[in-house]
Amino acid sequence: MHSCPGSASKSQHQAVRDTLEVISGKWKLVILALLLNRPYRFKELSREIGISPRILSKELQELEQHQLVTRRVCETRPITVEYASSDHGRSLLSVVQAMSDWGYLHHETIVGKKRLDDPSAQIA
Amino acid sequence: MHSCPGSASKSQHQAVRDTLEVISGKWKLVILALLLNRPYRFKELSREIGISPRILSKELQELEQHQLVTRRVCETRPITVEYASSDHGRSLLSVVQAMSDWGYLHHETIVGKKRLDDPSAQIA
DNA sequence: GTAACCGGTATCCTTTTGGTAATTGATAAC
DNA sequence: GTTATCAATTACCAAAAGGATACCGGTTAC
Repeated sequence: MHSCPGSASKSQHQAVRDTLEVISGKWKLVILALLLNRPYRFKELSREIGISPRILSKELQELEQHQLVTRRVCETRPITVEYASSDHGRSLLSVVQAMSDWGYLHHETIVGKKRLDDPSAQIA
Repeated sequence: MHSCPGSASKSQHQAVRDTLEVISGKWKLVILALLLNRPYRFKELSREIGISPRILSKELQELEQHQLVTRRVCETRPITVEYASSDHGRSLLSVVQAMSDWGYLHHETIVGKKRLDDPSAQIA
């Protein structure tokens, strides 16, 4: 099931590392998950996921450098900028899908644990 | 294809965030990718992926807290400790699989870009 | 003029992450 | 006694990641 336990998967963990290098961090996959549905404008993204403009700008630049998203300036009033997933970005769909599926299934578990660990959790 | 563009996926990106909260960082998925094949001992993991004992210990503890891996002390001489994926950990197989598949496919692209960005790359 | 919207930067700061090296305690080999 | 292995842990430190806030230049509405 899990590919191969020996030689053919020369180093599966290396492949995972390679992928992580591109989508590392707290935001890239979250942004991509949105852009896989439809294009978003800068402020729209910022509001939707609650990320500061500085970070968002940086993340989008990195996604652009890796050719995962495209940036298009729209000559509207006022000017808006539209970000969209590229074909290359869409090739990450299975990763995003797998992660959101898992997140849905284990939401309770994760949130539950968060509460247990959370020092701000009150024992009324 | 990508679930749903409107209401039913209340917030796919939230699910992605939930998942990221558990498997974030440079190492957790790499470790898990190995443990999905077979159990590993501490030093074995350390050597295989080239990670310092301090970090490895911390990562394994976090994975254990999230019930993704199990820890078993073996009464050998000297004592060894065996880490293995739990059932819950195996539920991340599709995520690991998706990421390693993507990594394989785009290895050249990633490594290529790394070289371009790398300041230590010499222009002889 | 003033205010608001847009995309984005600049500045400052805190937190997290990751790494090295040394050490510990138990056990065994020499 | 010395050295080695194993599984960590500790102390220290550097770098990266992330966040808050203010600000900029351009445009439109009032």
